[in-house]
Amino acid sequence: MGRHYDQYCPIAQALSVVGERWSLLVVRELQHGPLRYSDLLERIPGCSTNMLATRLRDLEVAEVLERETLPPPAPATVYALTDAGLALGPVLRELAWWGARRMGPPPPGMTFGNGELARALRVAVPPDAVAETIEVRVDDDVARLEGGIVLDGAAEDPDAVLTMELADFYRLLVERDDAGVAVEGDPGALATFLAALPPAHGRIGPAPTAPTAPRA
Amino acid sequence: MGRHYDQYCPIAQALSVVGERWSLLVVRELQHGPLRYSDLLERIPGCSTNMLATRLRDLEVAEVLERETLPPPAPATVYALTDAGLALGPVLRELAWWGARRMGPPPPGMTFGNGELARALRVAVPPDAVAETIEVRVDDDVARLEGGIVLDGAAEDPDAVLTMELADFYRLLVERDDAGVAVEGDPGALATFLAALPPAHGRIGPAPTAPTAPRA
DNA sequence: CCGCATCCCCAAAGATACTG
DNA sequence: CAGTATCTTTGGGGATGCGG
Repeated sequence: MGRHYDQYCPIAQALSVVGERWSLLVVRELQHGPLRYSDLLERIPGCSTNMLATRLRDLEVAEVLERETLPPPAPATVYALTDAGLALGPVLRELAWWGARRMGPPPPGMTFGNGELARALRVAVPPDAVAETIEVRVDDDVARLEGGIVLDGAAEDPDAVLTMELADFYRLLVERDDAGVAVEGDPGALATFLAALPPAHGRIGPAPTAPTAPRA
Repeated sequence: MGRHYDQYCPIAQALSVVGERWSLLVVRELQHGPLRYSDLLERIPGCSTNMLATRLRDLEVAEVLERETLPPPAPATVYALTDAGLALGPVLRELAWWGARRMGPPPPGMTFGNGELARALRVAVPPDAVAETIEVRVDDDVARLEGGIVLDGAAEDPDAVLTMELADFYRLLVERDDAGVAVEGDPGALATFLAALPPAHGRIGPAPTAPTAPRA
């Protein structure tokens, strides 16, 4: 199990469970659905096999996640979040928000693709914050807010479609600057989207040393 | 500086700054105002002197906090959060909330005192969530919500006074169970208070091994 | 005393190889 | 594929020292 802090404090309690290196990155990945061991390994670069195995065991004991063995046809074991693990969503959201405000804009060549947009949106906008159906397009990636949640892929009959490039996406989220965002359909959708985001915004901390881009 | 994760991800970015052991506990303590080195040491039990010095240096480089030297009369150096450090408030709030939902009720003998109630309320209820003036009394500790923020001590002319014991305080926050809470003044104040808390509640995770109580 | 710096030890982290 | 075993390296933790 994780290191303990000798304090009767909920923050110390939380950190003793998910405060160790790699733990929250594992939870981050599983936030979008169950994954296998090898999937996790390749989605968490720099994490060694024994570290992942250790963290998975600790998090399972803490009932943050659970192992599931898929039925006989393809007998694979996957890791899925429990209710306690899913409840870390708001923590990841605030942490991502704070980190994003310290990061500079994405490096010039970088683009979204392969569901990265959906994963980014899922940690950026809280569940049930947007009632309308809004399709978002960044580079070649498409996602949608529908029924209060974020889904990968295009919408059937969206109320609005927001189209932008990755750099515009960053400025929209961090700086609340909607220049560069093209809106089709309901003109109020952009305001609705912005209202769903946390109120605090703008850069904080030192000027970025290595520019990075929003993800997962 | 903190360990790095080789990822262009805001969560990884945040964790590389405040993800190491003790870091967030230092930020937690400074949330309530500047403190000296020795004050921090005694408020963070288990943290060794060199660890605290190292973390303070790292967090200063990261511009999460800054050293301030008080004027000549009493030339002491204190540590204060920067804007970036204060922006960690929501992170601490969600983390505390998640930890509190995993903790059992406070052990029988435990009581609040010496401003612990104010510190607990400050991380429990977001700023500007309550417009009224509500005085809260737990055991012998008194705090108040006034002008949207939490202050230590009794209120001048409160709209309502909520009185309870520590165990009731825990059940009110975590279980949303207002039994045991005495309300004087505006009867709607309790509902106002509850509405200011995050929506998610109820226990998560394994049954508590060592019961703990909310703090700071 | 306050605010660290230094030294040493050990437990975790990290890299790699290997196995059911 | 899903880990375990083994080895090396690094950082956390305790004790102590030392200047202001």
